[in-house]
Amino acid sequence: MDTAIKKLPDSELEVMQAVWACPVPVSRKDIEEQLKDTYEIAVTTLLTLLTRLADKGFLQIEKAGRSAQYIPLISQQEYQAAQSKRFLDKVCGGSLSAFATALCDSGLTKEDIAELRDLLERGML
Amino acid sequence: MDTAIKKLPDSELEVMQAVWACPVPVSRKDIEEQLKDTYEIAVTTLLTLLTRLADKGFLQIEKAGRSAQYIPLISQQEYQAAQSKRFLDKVCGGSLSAFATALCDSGLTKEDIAELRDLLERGML
DNA sequence: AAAGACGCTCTACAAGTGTAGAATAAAAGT
DNA sequence: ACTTTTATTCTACACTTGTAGAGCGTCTTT
Repeated sequence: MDTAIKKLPDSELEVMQAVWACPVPVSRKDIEEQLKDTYEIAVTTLLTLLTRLADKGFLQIEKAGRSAQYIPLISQQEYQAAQSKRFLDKVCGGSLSAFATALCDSGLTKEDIAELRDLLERGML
Repeated sequence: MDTAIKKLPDSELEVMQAVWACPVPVSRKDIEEQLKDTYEIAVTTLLTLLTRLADKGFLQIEKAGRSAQYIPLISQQEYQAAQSKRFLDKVCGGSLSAFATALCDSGLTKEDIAELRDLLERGML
């Protein structure tokens, strides 16, 4: 369909994660601050990515004079849920057992797995 | 690093999934057979994708006369494990609780979650 | 051995992604 | 008002991805 949440390319996701980490409304400075340890890019690059994210419906650009504010239109939770589904379907072929095996082989410790099981139990309620 | 398993683009993954589904060594015909219900593409397109997969180290092309055989060099399990890790890190920021929430919100039923918990318990051993 | 069928590689091209300089517009300082 | 600073948009370009036709060898069949 058309309302489906698109998968973001790496660099756009990186920026979107930074946006989600800031209290709304978000300024470009906020985003730069968030990114500075993880992802070094030129200011114009960042702005290009923000424009593309807006084109894709991930955020809204509210401009005031020389500056602008960026408002996320899709929540991190929504995105993560959509991508989880996508991952299970496309990468694991919809198989829960393949998925479980993948998780166990992915470098998670026994403790991580135990914690995940626990979290899933709570989330189930 | 350099030995890390790369994330495949959608079309290449589609083909790779078909390769994994066939007994080794795999012929182009086998792959076409596997794909025919899911992914309609021109033969040359398929061959292009196979070449790209070989370039990326995902498979080896063994040619014999006019024909060729395709041998996977990375297993489906390895790929799934690598991508699970990638997903947890990049999409969920390494947070197990975000990951658990995402799974619960992704359309999985209570039963699915219960089954997944069960599978994780077994896999843990 | 010539003709046809078959299978692969080369070439191609549009759209998407990663990256950023040049140009432009607006606010602030003098 | 003029200059400097600052924030954004335009333009640009290389690389990747999705897709497939044209061309070129290689079997097969007369």
